Amino acid sequence: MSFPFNDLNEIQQQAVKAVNGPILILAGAGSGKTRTLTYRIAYLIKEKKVLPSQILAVTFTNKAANEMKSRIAQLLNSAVVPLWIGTFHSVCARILRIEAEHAGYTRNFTIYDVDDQVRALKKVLSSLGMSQQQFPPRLVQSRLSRIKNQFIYPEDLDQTIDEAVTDLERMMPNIYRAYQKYLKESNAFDFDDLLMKPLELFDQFPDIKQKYADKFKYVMIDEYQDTNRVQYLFAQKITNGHKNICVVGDEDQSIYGWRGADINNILNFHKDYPEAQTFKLEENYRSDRNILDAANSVVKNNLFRIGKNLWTAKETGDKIILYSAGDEVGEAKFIVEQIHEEMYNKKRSFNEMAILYRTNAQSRIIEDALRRNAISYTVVGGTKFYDRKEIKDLLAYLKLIVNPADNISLKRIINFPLRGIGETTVGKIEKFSEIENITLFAAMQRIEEIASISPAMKSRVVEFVQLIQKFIELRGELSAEELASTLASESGLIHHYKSEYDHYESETRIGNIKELFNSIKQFMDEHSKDEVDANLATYLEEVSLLTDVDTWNSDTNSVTLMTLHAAKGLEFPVVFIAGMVNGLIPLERTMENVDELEEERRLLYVGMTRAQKNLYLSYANRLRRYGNPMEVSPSLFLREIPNELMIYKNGLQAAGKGRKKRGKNARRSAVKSYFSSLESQDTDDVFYKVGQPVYHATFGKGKIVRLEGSGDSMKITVQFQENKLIKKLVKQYANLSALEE
DNA sequence: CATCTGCTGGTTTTT
DNA sequence: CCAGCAGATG
Repeated sequence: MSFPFNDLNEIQQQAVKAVNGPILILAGAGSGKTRTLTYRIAYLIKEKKVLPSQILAVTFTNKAANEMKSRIAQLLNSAVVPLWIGTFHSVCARILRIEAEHAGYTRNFTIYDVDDQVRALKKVLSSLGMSQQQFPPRLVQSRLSRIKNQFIYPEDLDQTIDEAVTDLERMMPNIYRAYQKYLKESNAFDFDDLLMKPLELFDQFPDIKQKYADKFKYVMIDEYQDTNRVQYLFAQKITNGHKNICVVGDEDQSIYGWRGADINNILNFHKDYPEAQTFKLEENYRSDRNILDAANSVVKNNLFRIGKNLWTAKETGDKIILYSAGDEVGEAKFIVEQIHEEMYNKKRSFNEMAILYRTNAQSRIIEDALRRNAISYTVVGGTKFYDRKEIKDLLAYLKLIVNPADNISLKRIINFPLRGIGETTVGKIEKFSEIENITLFAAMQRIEEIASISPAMKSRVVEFVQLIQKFIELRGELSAEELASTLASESGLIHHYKSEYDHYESETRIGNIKELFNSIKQFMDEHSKDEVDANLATYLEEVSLLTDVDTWNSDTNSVTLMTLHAAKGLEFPVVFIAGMVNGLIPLERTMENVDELEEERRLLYVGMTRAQKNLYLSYANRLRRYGNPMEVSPSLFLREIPNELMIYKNGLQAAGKGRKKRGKNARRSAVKSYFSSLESQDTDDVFYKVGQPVYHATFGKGKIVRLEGSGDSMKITVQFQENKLIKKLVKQYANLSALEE
């Protein structure tokens, strides 16, 4: 069978066939980028006879990796294709499992999540004698994470101390150093270490770098617009010999700037590789034309972009529906009604619909409405299965058994279920461990040497140590699943959840624990046949690195609820975007900073382009925040969508009590045209649209090219005709009037 | 050492 | 509005 080039369009084929040298694939939303990447890998193996083991493919989620992997296997007609494919984090973790010793770790290392990181920082801050009021651990964590994502070492930070403005900045190098030391003592890496340590090893041991550079002859990176500095450097170093680096991305979909992603990585690809070939995938196969046009007209307001011409051969399709509700309950009601409509009139099933929002907190009111109307739904993100307390408890036991140096996990379970070993005792043991320079667990093994602890207490500690030791030994004898289930009973966890809760709750919690046994078994079965070691350590690693979407099953017949961020890479026939107000989309604090505002705009663009056939945008004029109601105005991005692509529906009258106070005013705005009702304050804001011709007394005729902010302080950038002047004006003083086109 | 209560303050987005 | 936490009491 020859290679199925017919599945690809002309440019996709070119991109697949261009195998050597640096390649940049600029792929608009829905342009078949995953397909291109998949075929490219299959092509390399099948036609170019590249060994799968010489290929590295980096995706944004594990789900994408798995899908791609099975698709490749299908194309190649083979059961297992041993290429390295996964997220940056999982690929790096895999390298670290192999190279751990060089970094002074063992291969049983634990991966610390944010929660663990914060616990570790609390410990570190208190050892340094720093108060948590002055240095909030959460804040320190996020600062530190940002620093590490930029591949900055404590030593680099030392040089910035002279210019340090805040106490935190001044203390950061010390905190950073002490934190890394603590992690190393715990034989643990945090998320950021996973990316940073391999690079550190590459720099420190050139032959390690060479080993991987030689191994991976072809490297492909998806969602390149969302790579941060460390990931960028990783890709560089590993390909700098052959330069067979193929990156795929879309600057308009860069939405992770806040966690250190640098859009310049993709914007400057040609500076890094002047010889790079570029392929632009501009045909969208996903959305009807109205939706695509609307999304395009939003994102084109961004100044910092390469720019492209995304088009579709699809039909015009339905118009976008924009709905204005009195409050969030009204907005949720509208969504429910439309879901019914889609169901009964268009015969759509629940899993063809998704509700997207900016913040996780928004899901609650929508969930309530769905539940009341017996619409089954799945929330992606929020409280994840692996975040449940009972699961985290059991996982902590398992982590400790795999890695007895794991101080954070040990502290989590040392007194849970309660065994009378309180904070004071733990403090004493911790002290001893610091003096002796050993791990907490090792200190507990030498409990007899600690004079200040009573004999009764010592025996409790000994009992706990024996329990853990027993399971460390059992590891060789029992299967991982058996080990977990025996441990759950013997640690007292099962008994605790049976006796401490009412019947219903204990059923669910124990059910969850059993589900965990199941997931362990499943992991072992799945990986017994491939090249990844199936053991408890790799299982725990996988669990730590799961993303929200990874655990989401798109086949279940339920409506999907998730954040705009989580929706990246997905598509649905019907998409709702809720909360289209200033303060949420864009988020309040982003309104002052152009870069951040543009990222919000891209986020909306990502959301809109998820829709294939129908797109609903909705907002409430009044939100509840911290329990108090507050008036909000419609998102400034709504102004950027041409009116002829939308149908405006107003639900103010239906919203009921809340609006009555405004009486006449509310009723009046309810019948107003779409234009004026966009403004809650009854101003003439609506005429301020990009592209709108205007007249100014001094400068004459011009066109609006850009809008920032809202209300009277809105900044309006106008390009004037006469002298080509571009002026930024503040609305309240600008005194502009509208002209006909 | 365990548990209860009253207070504060926090909302992005995630590997 | 509520979760998480410090501080008092059993």
